[in-house]
Amino acid sequence: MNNELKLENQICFPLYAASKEIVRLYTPYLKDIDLTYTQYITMMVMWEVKEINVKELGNKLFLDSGTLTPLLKKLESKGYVERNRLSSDERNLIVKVTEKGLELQDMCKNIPGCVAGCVNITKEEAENLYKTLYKILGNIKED
Amino acid sequence: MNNELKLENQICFPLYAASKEIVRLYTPYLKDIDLTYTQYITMMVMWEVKEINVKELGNKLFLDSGTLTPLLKKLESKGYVERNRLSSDERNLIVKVTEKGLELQDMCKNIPGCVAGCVNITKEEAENLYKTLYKILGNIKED
DNA sequence: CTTTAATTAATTGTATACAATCTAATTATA
DNA sequence: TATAATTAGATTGTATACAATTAATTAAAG
Repeated sequence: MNNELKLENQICFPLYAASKEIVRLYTPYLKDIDLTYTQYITMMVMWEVKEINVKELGNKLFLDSGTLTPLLKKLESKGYVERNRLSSDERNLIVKVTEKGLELQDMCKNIPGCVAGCVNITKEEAENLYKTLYKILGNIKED
Repeated sequence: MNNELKLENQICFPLYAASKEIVRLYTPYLKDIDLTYTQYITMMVMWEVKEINVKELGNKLFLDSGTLTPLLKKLESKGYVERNRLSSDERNLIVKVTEKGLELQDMCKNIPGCVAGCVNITKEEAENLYKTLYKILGNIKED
């Protein structure tokens, strides 16, 4: 048996599974405020930058317009963002957080702590995990 | 600004993004043999166990029947697995790898190495990553 | 100044994911 | 043993993801 093709020897599989499981931990908290996980991380960017075009938003979130276009329309329909073309370059769609969108942030402030409480790893493990994951992301992005 | 709600301070986000990016690295290799990533990890289990019911397969893959049922039907239509009810308990659907499914393994043997070559982390980083991710998965599964 | 190239979103098509519900089969229990 | 509870998959509905293509706009080249 080829050991390299055993599921337990893959690094990608626990990454894939852990990612899904942690996203799932967010679900009940996010349901209270009618956000999905992807909508939540999108709002996280919006709280920070207030306004951004789809391209740059996609770079930050590692998502393309195929995912973002319908998602942003949904956030717009909920009143959390506005979508407008940039007059100086009509190709760009500028997403801008609304007052109502900003108010969401306050309702989310306890969520990271709640989820972190469900994931019992040490501070050191978390820091190393963080570093390695960003190293991976950096490697790939340069391609 | 609440620093806990900054995207860059989340542990879940790089996990989510890195998982997707690595899955994306597999895509071109898997396309050659007409498998998706999820189908690939499913076949990985099948190569190991030869035969398993949907419930246990789901436990191994962290996937439920909503995902697995259509996926297994697709693998069946490609001729890589067979699906049959267990006669002693008709609730159980037994998935069994076919000859053709086993032959796939040989065509996949270089894939892990190819993908690993695209992810430039040290052996030590990979080992720590592996441990931490399984620790997270273990924590969550106990709930 | 016009034709071509490049850029940005949107669209289309396929494949997950997962919660919630449903159905059939089996087990437990009164 | 009749019925309730449990279990295993399948189904339904919603929301991603992403490759590939298209459309509209802008920039660049000749």
